[in-house]
Amino acid sequence: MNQTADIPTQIKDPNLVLQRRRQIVDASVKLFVENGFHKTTTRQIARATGFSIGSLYEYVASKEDVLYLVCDAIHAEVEASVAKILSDASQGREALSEVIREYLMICHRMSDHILLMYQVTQFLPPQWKKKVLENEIRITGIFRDVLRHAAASGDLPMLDEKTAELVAHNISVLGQAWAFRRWFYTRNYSIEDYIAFQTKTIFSIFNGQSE
Amino acid sequence: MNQTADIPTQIKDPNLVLQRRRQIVDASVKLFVENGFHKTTTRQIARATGFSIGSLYEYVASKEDVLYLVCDAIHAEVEASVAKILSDASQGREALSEVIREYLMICHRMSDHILLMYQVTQFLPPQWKKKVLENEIRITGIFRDVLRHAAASGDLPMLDEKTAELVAHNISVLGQAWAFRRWFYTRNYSIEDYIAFQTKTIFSIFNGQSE
DNA sequence: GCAATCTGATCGAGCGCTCGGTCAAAAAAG
DNA sequence: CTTTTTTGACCGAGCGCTCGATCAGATTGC
Repeated sequence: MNQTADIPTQIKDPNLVLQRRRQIVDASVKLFVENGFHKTTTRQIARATGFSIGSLYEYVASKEDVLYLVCDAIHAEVEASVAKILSDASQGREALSEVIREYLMICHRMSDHILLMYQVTQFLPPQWKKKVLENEIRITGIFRDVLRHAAASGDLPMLDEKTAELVAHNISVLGQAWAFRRWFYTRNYSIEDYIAFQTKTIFSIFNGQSE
Repeated sequence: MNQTADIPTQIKDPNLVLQRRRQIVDASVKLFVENGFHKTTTRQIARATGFSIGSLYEYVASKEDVLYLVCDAIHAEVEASVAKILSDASQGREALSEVIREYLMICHRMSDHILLMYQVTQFLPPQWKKKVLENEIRITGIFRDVLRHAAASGDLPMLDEKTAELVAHNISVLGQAWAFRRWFYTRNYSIEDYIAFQTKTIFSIFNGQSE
């Protein structure tokens, strides 16, 4: 699950690696959100983390490694949050609206991070970029599964596979849109307004479905 | 309208400036789309444009200037396309579905450019960044107006202002999503599939409205 | 012949990353 | 228990290089 293991290190003690990398990620997220990836220097990262440039490179082989650690951590947090919803969720219609609500709340809470992810994915080496995109698909897949289950339990009309997948993507995208367009939305709407509207929009897809 | 005038140059002949900058933009768009803004060097830009690094800096004071010229050009193209739709469009329901279709086709045709704009806005100096965001709002405003007109002509249920604006944003966002998630969508869907689905989604919002 | 335009060698700040070295603490030896 | 040796986390000056930007001189066109 956690990709951290893929990144080589000079340090022998695995627990220390985990702890230090957590420090690195915490410091870097903050710096990247504030100044962007390119304007952040490795020295800044080291300083903010609380050790020297040399030590930084004991735990990481390149600046891109840091970027990947950051992306991985953000995804892990989003996914953990979404997974938590699922374990608590009810069945059928209820489950869907709860998942939508909680997902949009996550996007609200983590809008800085979501924005960062989008700005930054392009700078990852190809194989890691691929993993980030796979994470994206996996989260969308969760929504698709909720739709499937609700349909299977007869609580919502069955959508064909392809349509269900598009609905799932719409949920993902409209959550991220709250982060992208925060500068506009927050002038006119609360997150509750937004949740109410998008929930209604998603459910209205089902209304015309049985015709 | 065209912001080109804002950017200082050493060259006396304004027509030459226009022509050369067009060359610069054409070459740069290609390079930026392929390699991104940061990985593209000023030397590459000069070479691709067909003159020396020195000459480039006769027409432009910085690399950021090039970026702004590029954004401005893309912006102009999108705007021209959207404006063209409006002049051709019918009334009421028809107008809405036509506008959705054409807008999504623009997003399809210009997906590289839309992706580029999003990746690159963050590197613009604040006042130019602001202009890009204003443009974003203006395009969304066009959709809102189409919704208003359709409602006024009685062909669609009236939405309150705030809801109409959210619907308009959804159209904008879902168009851009086709560009962002092209890597996934194109594996499973044609742009026609996508248009059909999103059109249905938007219209279904109106179905539950009169209740 | 003089402006206007173009050229490309040259500059130098800034950055990612390296590598020889230090030192505290653990392990081994006596 | 004391001394010696080994270990490995931590350090930071500095290397190598990139790349945006400059400018003095060459070329062109009127």
